[in-house]
Amino acid sequence: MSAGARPTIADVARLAGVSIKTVSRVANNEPNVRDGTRKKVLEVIADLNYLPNPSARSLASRRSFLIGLLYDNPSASYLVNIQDGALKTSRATGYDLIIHPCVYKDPNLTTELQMMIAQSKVDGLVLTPPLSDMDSVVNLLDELGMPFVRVAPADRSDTGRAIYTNDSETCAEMTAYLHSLGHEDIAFIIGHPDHGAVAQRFDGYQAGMKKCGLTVRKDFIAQGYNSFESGVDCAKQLLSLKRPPTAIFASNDDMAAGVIKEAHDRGLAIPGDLSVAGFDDIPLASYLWPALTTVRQPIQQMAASAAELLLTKLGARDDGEIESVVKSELVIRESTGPDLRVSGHVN
Amino acid sequence: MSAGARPTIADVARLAGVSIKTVSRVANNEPNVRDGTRKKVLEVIADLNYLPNPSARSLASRRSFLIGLLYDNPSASYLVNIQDGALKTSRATGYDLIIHPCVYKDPNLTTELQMMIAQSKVDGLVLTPPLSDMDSVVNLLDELGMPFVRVAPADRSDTGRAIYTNDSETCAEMTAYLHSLGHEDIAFIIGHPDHGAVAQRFDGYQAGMKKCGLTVRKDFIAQGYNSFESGVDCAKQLLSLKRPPTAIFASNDDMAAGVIKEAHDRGLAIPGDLSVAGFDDIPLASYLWPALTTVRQPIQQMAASAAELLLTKLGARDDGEIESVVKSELVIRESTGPDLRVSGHVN
DNA sequence: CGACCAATTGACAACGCTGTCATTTATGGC
DNA sequence: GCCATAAATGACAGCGTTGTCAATTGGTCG
Repeated sequence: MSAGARPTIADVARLAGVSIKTVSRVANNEPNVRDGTRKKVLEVIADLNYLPNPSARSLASRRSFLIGLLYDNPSASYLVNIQDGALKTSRATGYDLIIHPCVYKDPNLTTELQMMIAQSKVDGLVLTPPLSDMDSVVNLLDELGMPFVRVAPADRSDTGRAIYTNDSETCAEMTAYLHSLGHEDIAFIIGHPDHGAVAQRFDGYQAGMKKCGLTVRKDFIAQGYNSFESGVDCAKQLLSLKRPPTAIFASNDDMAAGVIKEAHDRGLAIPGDLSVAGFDDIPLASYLWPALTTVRQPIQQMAASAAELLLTKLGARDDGEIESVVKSELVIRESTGPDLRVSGHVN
Repeated sequence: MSAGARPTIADVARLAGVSIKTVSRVANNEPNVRDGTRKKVLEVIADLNYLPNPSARSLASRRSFLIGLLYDNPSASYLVNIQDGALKTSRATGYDLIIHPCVYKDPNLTTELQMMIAQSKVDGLVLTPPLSDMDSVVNLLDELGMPFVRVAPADRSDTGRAIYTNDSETCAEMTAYLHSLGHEDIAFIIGHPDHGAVAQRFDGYQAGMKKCGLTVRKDFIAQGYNSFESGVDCAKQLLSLKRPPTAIFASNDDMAAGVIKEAHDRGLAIPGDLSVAGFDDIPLASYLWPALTTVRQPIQQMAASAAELLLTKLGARDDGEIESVVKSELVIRESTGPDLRVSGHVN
């Protein structure tokens, strides 16, 4: 079955009775080929099962048909969704994806990136948080003239080069939802300050509190770092207050999981004694007991859109109209319930 | 800073006063270059910051310096560990990694793989479960003459082309550990039958039971499918027995998480009323309440070894001696404890 | 010192494609 | 039917490496 050497463009040209260049045009879907000719060539291509040699293509055209995905060790499910989304569109467009983990705090990051870019010769890059928030990276890429798209940057002014979700609005919604359950003492756990988008969720919380006519108490705000452990720490801090909150809204699910763990350890019933909400809707959210109320972030779609946008920039896709904002939505599960401490509010 | 066009091998040759071919030899670390010459060339290379053009290299040498990672939507953390491991060694050897999700049940899988191989021209492949267990895939690759390495295949006879862990032994250990806590009614949840290695954990359980002098009761064996939901289902089945088990050992953590969830819903205390153990040590395991006793599988290292093995086959690495078995180990956390129902056994 | 052999080096032709530009073939207007 | 113009096609020179093989160099031995 392994039919000897694979056919080259010359084979196709010979059999189709046209020049190599014409086959090239057909293979690249270029204009200025008569329909009849195109059809004949396509037939031979299908017949021979011809696929252009990517190395030769790259060498001649100075494009690698590779796009790179830069990330710094995010949560596993976040990463996988990002990858799936990016892969979906890139594959569909004939591009392959090179994944490249980095350490955003590495002082040599830019040097390392420059090396990586020179070595694998990607045609463009997709940046994910926290790299999408780093000026040093953005500037480097601009200097190098390397096309890129940012996923969920905090800075929303870089229009046309970024895809984000409505973090802030959804956090306001979640806050309002907690209030609608009767909660007034709603604490918030801020995310990692280097992760712009996550950190910004705090704004949504504040806006939500304001809209509900609640005041943001300073002691109800804890600074987390996106990790489960930091969630535990923040929960310890918040639940040790002489008047602890009746609801805790964490900027991400991992921290919310930490809160749940700490609450269990203290013998608090959820949501009886404490309501907990998170953000992201990672798989873990539904595995927790009780299942976590959270916000579903369309990560995969963000990545897909980011890749689309990038490929459009690279001229690999025709159309325009890529929505730069994809919407998140509340997912109500079991970890939130009425505030039983405030008598008046309950049914 | 973006110093114009990047230098080519010809530039290096000119400046070093040698032929292009000699530079090529130095760049590829080939023998038969006088030390003095080599040194001079290396200097110029460092000076110019020369990096060979991968496309040209690939075209001329018929190697892509790319290896592919094939997987079918495993758990996120499994995948991420696999990727990290594979990336670590491949990058270090100058290879890039192309990730390729597949659907192992897809009837067109082999065709699709063949396309993918032809398109991206990878030099070799790393297969992860359940693809590492599929004869159709293995045969296809053999026919195509495509080098590959299998991660954790059930079949251990394919020596030199596979990396695995001691699943079975560790499962026997875990079973013995549960017995040492006083448990005799130890149930087991079998993993997905298509995932060879996971399914084989059952053997370890059986061996462990035998070694402890316990008989395997048929009604204590449930068939799961690796998912959280199937864990819930199996737990329902096992806990509804008129004489339910005092410990449940699930073939993976996701299913164990399902068991914990169901136990909570039934008001069972863990580990007071029921001990639960899993396998994999995914991050979730420590986030659960109570934290899950499980088996830590060195996934990352398996992938790293697999990549090493593959790269050795490709002639990209010199050394030999890659351990084909990497060891798993028990991680005792809070979800397992003494069997309180059997009076005699407890302190 | 000269022959002889191995180690070192280089010339040159691929590798399979795309870009450029010249050439050929249709199309339209009168 | 003829010319001007546009569309379609092809010839050919790279793209930046590596493989092959011939040429050169250095070293050894008698």
